[in-house]
Amino acid sequence: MSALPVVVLLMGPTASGKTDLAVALTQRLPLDIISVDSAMVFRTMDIGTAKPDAEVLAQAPHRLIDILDPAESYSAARFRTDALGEIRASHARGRVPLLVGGTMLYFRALQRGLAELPSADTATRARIEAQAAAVGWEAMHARLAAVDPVAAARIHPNDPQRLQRALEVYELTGVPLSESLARGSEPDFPYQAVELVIMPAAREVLRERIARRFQGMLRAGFLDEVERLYRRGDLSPELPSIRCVGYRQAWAYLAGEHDAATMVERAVAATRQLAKRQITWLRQWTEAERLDALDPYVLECALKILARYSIK
RNA sequence: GGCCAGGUAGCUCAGUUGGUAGAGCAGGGGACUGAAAAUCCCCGUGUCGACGGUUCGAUUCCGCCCCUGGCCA
Repeated sequence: MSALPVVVLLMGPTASGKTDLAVALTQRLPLDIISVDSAMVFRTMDIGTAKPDAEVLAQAPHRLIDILDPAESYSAARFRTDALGEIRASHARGRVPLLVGGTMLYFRALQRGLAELPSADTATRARIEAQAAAVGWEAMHARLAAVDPVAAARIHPNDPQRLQRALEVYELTGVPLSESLARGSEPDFPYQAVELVIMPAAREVLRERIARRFQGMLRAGFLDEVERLYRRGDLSPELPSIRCVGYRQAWAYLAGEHDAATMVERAVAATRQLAKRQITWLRQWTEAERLDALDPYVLECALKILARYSIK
């Protein structure tokens, strides 16, 4: 076994029971929970992101939740920096970091590193946006093809988000995005990762859980939570926070775009689709230990696995 | 009971002047490097309500029946 310090990665689609398992594990072992979740980073977005409640958090503190106002945006790069900091801090306390979440890009960025690229630049993005509004994304794709044919070949003309990013990187650095990516990244992940994936064996079970959980969120006051955001006046549906599953649909409902039944239907469908994408990502972690969310002995299974890495 | 409008993909519907049909949504698969709970790509056979009739051929025309709305009794 390697001499590198251990970190535990607990991954799974939404509504798979990650948080419950993580909290249970912290009660048995000296683990520090570090959230890997692009939605839980937002303050005041508690119910819809399925954040653990105050009592649970008091018992099992989560790092990297409630670190941003919903008007701000986060990024995979910032997550990586933040997470590495938290991992170091945890080890310094003589404990073991337990990274839990469903944002698979963050897990990958953490483990494999990111290329050296400029961070998002509001002014540049606005300029590209304006150009696209004038000439269309098809034409923007052609422009990218002229300066970065490799990236253009990989990015579909209908994918404005990636087109914008590729154009932004070129504008900011004068170097094609594809070139910077090809240069690779310094992984800089000097840890031994114990990878765990938890989800129900049957997709149908996950679907039921998702529907039931959304009903529970509504009962817990989810709409009031969104209405508070809606009434702030400084937020909009273009923000990463308001684009989160559930929030986006509730926002449209509050704006009078559709009725409550439609909102529920769309929110639940969007959550299912999120789960599907997460599951697609998860198939990449071929070495991970798979845990069945429905197994009454999941906790014991997880403990047994962790014991192998002498976490105790 | 009468009249009218419908019964087509899991859902909402389009369509075929007769040659067995296609969109959106849902669903499935995939991509993914500073927005990622985001942004995209690919995937459409279903007794065209049932039964008869006309026809070389009916989901399409005709008849009858069943079901669902609406109106009138």
